[in-house]
Amino acid sequence: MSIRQAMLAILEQGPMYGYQLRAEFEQRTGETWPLNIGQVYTTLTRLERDGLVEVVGHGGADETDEDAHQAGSDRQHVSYRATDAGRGEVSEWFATPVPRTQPARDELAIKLAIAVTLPGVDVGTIIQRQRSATMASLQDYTRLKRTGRAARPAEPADLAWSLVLDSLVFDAEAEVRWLDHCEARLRRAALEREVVRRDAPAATSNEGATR
Amino acid sequence: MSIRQAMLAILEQGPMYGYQLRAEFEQRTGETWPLNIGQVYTTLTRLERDGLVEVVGHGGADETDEDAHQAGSDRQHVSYRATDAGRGEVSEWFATPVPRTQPARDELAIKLAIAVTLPGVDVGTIIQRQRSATMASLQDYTRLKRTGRAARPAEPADLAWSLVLDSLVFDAEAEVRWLDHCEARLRRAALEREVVRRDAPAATSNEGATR
DNA sequence: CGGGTATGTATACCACGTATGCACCCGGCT
DNA sequence: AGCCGGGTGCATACGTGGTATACATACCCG
Repeated sequence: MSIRQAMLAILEQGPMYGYQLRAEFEQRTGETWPLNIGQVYTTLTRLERDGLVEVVGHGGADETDEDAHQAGSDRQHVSYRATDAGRGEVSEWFATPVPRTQPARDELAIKLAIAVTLPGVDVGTIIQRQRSATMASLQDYTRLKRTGRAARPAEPADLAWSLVLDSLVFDAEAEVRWLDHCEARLRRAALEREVVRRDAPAATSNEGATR
Repeated sequence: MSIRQAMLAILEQGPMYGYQLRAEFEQRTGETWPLNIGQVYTTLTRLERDGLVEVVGHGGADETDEDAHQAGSDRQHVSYRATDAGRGEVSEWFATPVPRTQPARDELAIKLAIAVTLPGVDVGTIIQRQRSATMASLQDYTRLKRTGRAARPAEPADLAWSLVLDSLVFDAEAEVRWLDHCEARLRRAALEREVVRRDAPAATSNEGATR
């Protein structure tokens, strides 16, 4: 849902056609979230359907010749422009924070949540492998921060990409912290199970029999 | 993509029908990611199409529940069971870490990245509003941790939901940290622009004219 | 007994995301 | 010159995620 808003917001800068729009987006987010060109066009048509953008004309240079130039001998760039309603949407998007009431599905959290409830799954190994992978990504990010064009941001787009990169770092760090936290809690839970089993051997039924 | 895997993994516990599957999923993730029942059935038919699950029969009920209503001989519950291929998929899912090479789109990061490149957008206010909203969510999470059934996890599903809750907390904390970080960087960038403007007033062109 | 609620299945519909094909332009190569 | 590869630009098909809705039965309760 954010691609739609982002494209609309970028259109505030002025009329653009599809390819241009993608380039502007990717310039701000680096290679983090490559935008498929197909989605750009489908999103543009949906935005047009909803009255948030309108076609400004073909041949994005200066003159709009309305009569049918023949058989594509002409440049056929379809440029779009934000309407008033579109600009309203953008300002509202910026005004309201992104809601955490229904957070995006976190595949890792789902995976671990399922894993700890299934018998015969080695959760410790899953956590360790994930931790290694995430640490590797962290290294990639810090290398990018040193060497990429975000290292010394010269123009706003570089600053934007640099902030996105920081976001990835913060997120990965939080993931590592959470993984360690899970490991500790699982170890503690195993210990408590052990104590319970020793104290009241007949009452334990935590293996199998999920209900 | 993770719902499909999660449902398949839950089916490792034994044959289930759609409604049951959703209940099992939501028991592990609390009210975090409510699973629409429609998606359960479409996903099940896709899994069947791909040979990962198979229909085990109608009115199955092989599990002898204590509270079983005995009348259901001709009940039309369509139960599904994981095939060997399905079990292979699950073990592979658990064996490979979730990739960070193409991280999930972060609406907040996209939003800020666009905002800092547009003229006339008050990024400071956006950051402050978002920070307040995220802090409020954090309070909700900690209250849930104290009062909900995840407070003292008795069975594996409670532990899972508790871990998911922790994941939300860690993620929100990282978001707050990143927001503060962004604020600091933007303030610093503004200061540097100020210095540049004072030193070489003619050379500044950071307002407008994005290209 | 009649309606409200919970359980349970199924389908339509739209948005997101990716792959692929088509058309045009330009510039190098032989 | 002709050809060909690559870059640019547009469009469509297809699979998946996600939601709403229709439909049916069981149970409860006044």
